[in-house]
Amino acid sequence: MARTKEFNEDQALDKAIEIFWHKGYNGTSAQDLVTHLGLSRSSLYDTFGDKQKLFSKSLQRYQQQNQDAVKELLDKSENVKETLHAIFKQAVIESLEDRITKGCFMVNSSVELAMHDEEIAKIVKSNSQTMEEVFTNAVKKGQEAGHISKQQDARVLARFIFNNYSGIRVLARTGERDKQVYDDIVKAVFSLL
Amino acid sequence: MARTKEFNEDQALDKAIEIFWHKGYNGTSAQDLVTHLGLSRSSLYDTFGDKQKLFSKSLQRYQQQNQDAVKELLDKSENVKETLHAIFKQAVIESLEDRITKGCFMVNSSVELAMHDEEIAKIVKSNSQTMEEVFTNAVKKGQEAGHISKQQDARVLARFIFNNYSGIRVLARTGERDKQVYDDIVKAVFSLL
DNA sequence: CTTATTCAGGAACGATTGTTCCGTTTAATC
DNA sequence: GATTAAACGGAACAATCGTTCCTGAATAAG
Repeated sequence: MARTKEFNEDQALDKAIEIFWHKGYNGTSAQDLVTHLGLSRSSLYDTFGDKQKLFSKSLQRYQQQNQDAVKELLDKSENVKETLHAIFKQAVIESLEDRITKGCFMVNSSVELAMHDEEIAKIVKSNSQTMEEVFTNAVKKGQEAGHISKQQDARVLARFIFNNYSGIRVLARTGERDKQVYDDIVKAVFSLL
Repeated sequence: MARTKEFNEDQALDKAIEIFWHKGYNGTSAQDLVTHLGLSRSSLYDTFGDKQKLFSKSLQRYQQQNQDAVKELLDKSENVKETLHAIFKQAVIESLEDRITKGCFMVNSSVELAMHDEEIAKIVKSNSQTMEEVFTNAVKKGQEAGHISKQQDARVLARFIFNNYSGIRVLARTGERDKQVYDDIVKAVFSLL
């Protein structure tokens, strides 16, 4: 039999997420990956194929991690509006804490690659659709519980929420460090719910 | 005396905007620029310095063009809310018409470069600040005229509007072609004004 | 111990990157 | 017509790109 793998594939993927998230696809070189993942060139290519496949796997892993977290929070929640508010507050905190202002890996990848890479486009689209469903169900739940206004259709509000979430992540990527700017946006968004 | 320039520098810049907008900074090669601008390598470098300077100039030109257009529309407007609505509708139309889904050059550049290039970061920041002022003044005007709700502070609404504008441009970049998605967002946004 | 497989390290690949430089042509001024 | 400067095409640059391949060491199971 053969020698066992010395590195954990998922841990390596997490490190790939970090650097792709920070530098983008085109901005990350093969050398960057070797250095940051701590594997040799050969192991890297043997394990993940090529750069594009590694990127794709990284983005998919990121998507799943995030979706699972948000979905679980909203499923468990007894007051969806408060939970959504908490999710936004968390995004704001991350945007301000993050010294290297990474924004959102999914948003960054959409902007950089979605129109040039079909596989990435698929991931992005699947993410949007799933998030829209998650938010729509959450809003419905909140409306039935009387926590969220019924003046707007649940799907309308879900798309609206998702749009502002994207916007905030772009804002973070621009390096905005004034908490008041984020707070104002969140305030306006939740005044509608 | 010397030979006169055979190409128009601003026209060349407009073509540079096109290709940088479409492919991004890292995605655009020197050869792409030569081919698309129609100048020789030497003329290109003699005129614009290097790739980074050309990009910077392109982005600044784009910024000025857009800001001037929006500012003029809002300054002339007698019903700011309607004008803002028209601006959003236009963004939606462009997002759907645009077969190569370019999104917004400023948003794209923010996400790709703002954190890695100080000069681009400056341009992005200046754009955000100017747009915030333009929108704030517009909202104030609308509030005084009774067209826009006074329930929220003008600056809060301005930041909110700008955030949704960014979000929509990201959505366009992801290739979303369902008009209803855009319309829902716009509907929600303007129900707050 | 042998065998099989995976690791690391690094040399090397061709292709492409951004950039520079040279020689020639073109045209506007004197 | 001589001079001057700009634009041109294209060769050439070193550097870096993503990727492949080879070697040798490491470690598991038979």
